[in-house]
This record gives sequence, structure tokens and C-alpha cells, in this order.
Amino acid sequence: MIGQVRSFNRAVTQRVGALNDAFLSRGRPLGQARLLWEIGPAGRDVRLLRSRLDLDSGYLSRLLRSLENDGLVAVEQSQADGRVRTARLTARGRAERAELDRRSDEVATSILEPLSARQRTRLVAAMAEVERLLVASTVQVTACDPQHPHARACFQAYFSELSHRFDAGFDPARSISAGDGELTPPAGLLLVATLHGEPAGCGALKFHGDAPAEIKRMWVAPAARGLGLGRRLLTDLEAQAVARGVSILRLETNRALGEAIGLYRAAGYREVAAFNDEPYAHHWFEKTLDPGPGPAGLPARP
Amino acid sequence: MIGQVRSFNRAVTQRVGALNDAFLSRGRPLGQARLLWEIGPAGRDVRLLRSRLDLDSGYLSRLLRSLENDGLVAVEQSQADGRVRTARLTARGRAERAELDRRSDEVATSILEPLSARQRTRLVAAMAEVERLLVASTVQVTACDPQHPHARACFQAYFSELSHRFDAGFDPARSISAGDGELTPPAGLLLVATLHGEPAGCGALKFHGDAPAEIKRMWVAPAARGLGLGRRLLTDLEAQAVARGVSILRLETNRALGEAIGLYRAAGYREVAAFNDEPYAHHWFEKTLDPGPGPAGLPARP
DNA sequence: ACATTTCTCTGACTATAGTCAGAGAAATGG
DNA sequence: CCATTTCTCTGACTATAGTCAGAGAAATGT
Repeated sequence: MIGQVRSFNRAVTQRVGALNDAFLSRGRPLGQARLLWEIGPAGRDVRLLRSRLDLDSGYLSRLLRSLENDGLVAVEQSQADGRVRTARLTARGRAERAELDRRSDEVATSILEPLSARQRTRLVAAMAEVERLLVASTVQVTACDPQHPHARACFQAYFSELSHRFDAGFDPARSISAGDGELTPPAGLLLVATLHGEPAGCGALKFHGDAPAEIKRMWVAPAARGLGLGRRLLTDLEAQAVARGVSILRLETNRALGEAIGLYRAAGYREVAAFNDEPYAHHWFEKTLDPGPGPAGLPARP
Repeated sequence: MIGQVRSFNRAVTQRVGALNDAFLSRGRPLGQARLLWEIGPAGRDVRLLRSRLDLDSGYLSRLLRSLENDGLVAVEQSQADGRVRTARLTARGRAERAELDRRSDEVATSILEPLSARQRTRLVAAMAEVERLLVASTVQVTACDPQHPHARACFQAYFSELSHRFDAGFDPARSISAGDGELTPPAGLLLVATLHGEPAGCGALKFHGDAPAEIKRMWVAPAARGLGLGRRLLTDLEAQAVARGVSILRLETNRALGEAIGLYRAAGYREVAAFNDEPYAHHWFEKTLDPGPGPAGLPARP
């Protein structure tokens, strides 16, 4: 498996990487080309460019200066914040960017062109699959303080989604509590998933000593669905629970959340009688955890 | 389609490319690391390194010097040719290379690790498919003089394969002729496929004025099989024939060449009565060509 | 209102990658 | 055997990418 991944890495960086660079950098240094592209047709704040391209501020400033000297870009002060500067493409800059766009199309065409219709279809399908799974593998899941902006953003999006999807709407105050303190060790635990620095999902545990622990706040951002992230959060929560000696996990959920219910069933949770009086719940689930042998080389994920 | 390819290119060069470079270049410049890797455990001639990595001779020399100064490489004169120098890894060089190897494994592991077993399997399968088809799209098919070393190499390998596979062996002199002149315009035509500069297959036409043209010398190197190259050569030969006003193509083949027979049938050739007395043939095929509309954006390939 | 922080810019560096011309030694073709 | 070619090396360059410290202007917290 590892061999195939390495072989793929080699093949792809040689063929795609080299081709890309060769085309995109015609005449213009790669750094400038990337920047030109990233500014986009609508213009973009310099600080956003800096974080997106992960460049030193001095270096970025110089790159902008050189694009400005070539008449491709105009940098002006932002109205909202006098410190912030916004880079905009000039007419020539837009033309240059369109040229880059055309070249990217050319690269793609040059890859497809030698293939038969069948091969093209298969290649495109396999590329979509690789891309999807690479994105999935880029998602990072880490323990997070409930007060962290990422956690806040997740909770807010989660509540808002529930209030749209539940027949009766959703008011967190009426639901069983899962306050910041309850989701902070040692009382509980919050896992937040991030993708490219943006929050993409969450899941939490509430411990109750020797009694079963509870799963709370399971949510995946719409943009990150279809990546198996829900399953991954659940697996990681279970691993955390096992590491803390928990032997039984419980959760309740609303009938409107079909995907979640499917996930819990597929992950080995069985439906049990109501074990609390959560007003928004229609289903209660429980799973007995396998104490497990501890970590190995590649961690076993179901 | 083109959009998916571009999206893939972006995703993969970011994720895989960046990760690769970050790991491989720890402490050592990328150029040196690549060179160290390419020298290999058995050592390699400097001129081979130059062509493989496509480096300027002065630059390569300097890179070797720096690796030599670090005690990783020893460069010595070749016995066979006093001008040629051979680079060999020292014990420390081999250790360093093993470290690079380990890091490559780490990159691969870090991609697989966050995924579930199912996802890993699917990713690896999709990677294999993308890799295979990218290789297929890297193959170049060009008209070639029959005297060119690539053509010579193909013919030799082709004859040698026939003599192994035919029950009665194979002697080109007894077979119907297809000499250099007969495969050179305007009498005929030879297409040779190359992959990374190595010959990977061939196919030829013999024209006979208004009479049907003949297909000859269809061969794909063992290393390049499974890439759809046979089909591609056949399609390109047909396109060349159409461009020269040919309306019927003919060919004969031996019963030992099962894949070829399958290819001809799948490509629309129908078996006909023997139209010549080729002693090695068991099957004769013929196809009426569609005059076709000429070139478009992405050429239509069947 | 004042200290602190944020944002961008400039100056002064360094490292890596790469190019080009030419020299010297060895092999090769006629 | 002599001219030519092949192979490698050195010296002298250039370009790209990037780092780091600090300065000045604007916003923000208290």
C-alpha cells in the first residue's frame, strides 16, 4: 500500500507538477504567476494573500511591487481599515490571468488528448476519487477548547442547522446542557476537525465517572460531507473514551438527522429505550466499547 | 472533464508535492537529495545522472562536489571509458539515502493514516488507476525513420518475440517483406511509440496506391502493455491512412498472437479469406475506413 | 489619551537553482 | 596520427525564493 502511494507521488509530481510549472511560468516567475492567480478578478486584501500563499510579508510586498511595475496590479488602501491594502488586477493583469487560465486548460488537455474516450472517462473518475480522499486525509482532528473560535463557529453552525431541520426548531436552552465546562477535561472533551485552517466539524464527550459517557455535538460542515468525516470523528471519540477507561457510550438524536442515525447504526450502536428526557430526541443509542490493544504502526480504523 | 483534471492537478501538487518536498529536503537542498537518490546503491555514471535528472553538466558537477565534501559520495573514473566518471555512495551516503527512503515512507503513511481501511483501499486503487493512465498519456507516438535506433530496437524485439511465440519460430527473410524503403514515405509509414525516451512500441503501413493498404509491425513492448497502446497505435495508423486517401486496411496475423487478434476484432476488423501467402499467418483481417471529418478540439478517439 | 497591536513596507541579507563559456583529458573516425 | 568529438570540470555569472529586523501608519483595548 505504502509502495503504491509512493509510486503515485513520484509519477504525479513528475508528470503533473513539471507540466504545470512549465506552462504556468512561461516568461513570468512562478511566484508572480501564483500571486497573480490568487488575487483573482475581484481583488483581494494583501493580508489574505499572505495567509493563503503562506508568504513572508516582506517577500509578498516585493512581489506585489514587481507586478505593479509591470502594470498588472494596482494596490490601494482599504476603506474599512486604513492599515489593510487591497490588490486589484488592472485590465492588463486580467488579460495575463486569463492567459494563465488558458494555459492551465492546455495542460489538462495535453493529459487527456492522447487517451481514448474510455480512458479519459476512467482517468477523470479516478482523479475525482483520489482528490476526494486526499482532501479527506488532509482534514485534521484535534482536541480543542470549547471557547476557541473554531469551536464557537462549529456550535453556531450546528445549532443553526438543527433549528432549520427539526420540525419544532431548536433552542439550545431547552436541550440537555453541554456547556463549555462540561466539554473540557476532565469533565468532557471536544474534538474539532479543520480543513485548510477552517473548522469542518466537531464531536464531543461528556464523562460520567463509571457510568456511560455521552456523545454530544456531532456535526460535519456541509462543505466537508462525503469525506467520511463523521465516521472519523466518531472513531476518534471512541478511542478517547477507551483511553479514559469508558466502557459504554450513549447518545440521543432527532429523527430528522437521517445520515447521523445511519452512521451510528453502521458504527455498531444499537437503539435502546430512552435513557434521558431530551425533548428534541426520538432515538437513543448505546455501544459497548472494546478496550482494545493500544496503538500500532498504522492505527487500525474500522 | 478539463475542469476535473485541473482541480486534480491543483489538489495533488499542493498536498503531495508540498509534503514530498518538505520531507525530502530536511536539512539538505532538494537538488542534492534528488541526486543522492538517483545515484542509487550501485552507483551510476555521471552522464547517466545528467540525462536522467536533465541537469547542466556544470551544475551537476558542483552538486557532486558538495556531496563529496559532505562525505556522502565518491566519484571515480570508469574503467571502460577514461572520460566517464562514476558516482558511488559511501557508507554515510547509503545511510543518508536510507533516511530519505524512510521519509518517503513517512509521507505515504501520513496520507493513509487518517483514513479508514475502506478509504485506504479505495485511495490506493484510484491512485494505481491514475498512475497507469498518466503513464499511458505520457507515451508519445510519432512517425519515425525505420533506420532510427528506436525503430531498430523495436524491430529486433518484435522479431525476437515472434520467434519465441510462433510454434515454428520466425525468420524475417521467409515472411512477406517490409523493408526500410517500404515503410518510408511515400511507399509506407512507420509510427514509433516512446515512453521516457525509450521505444515502447511500433506499427507500420505499406501503401499500394488505390488497392488496400497493409498494416505491419504492430508491436508493444512488454513494459508498456495494459496501457491501451496497441489500440492507440492502430487508431493513429488508421488516421494516417485516411489522411492519405486509403479506404481499406488489411493485415494478417499468427494464431499465437491472441491479444492482437482481440484488438483487431474490437477495432472493427473482420476476418476475411487469405489475401496473400504469408507463411506465418493464420488469420487475415480487413477494415473499411470511415473517411472522417478531420480534426477538432479534442480529437475523437474511439 | 496612550500603550499595544496589526498591517505593510523597505533595506540588507542568504541560499538554491541554474546558465554559459571554455579548458583539459580521453576516446574515436578516417 | 591527427582532427574531432565526448565527457567532466572550473570560473564567472544571473535569477528566483526566501529570511529577518525594523520603521511608520492605522486601529484597538483600557
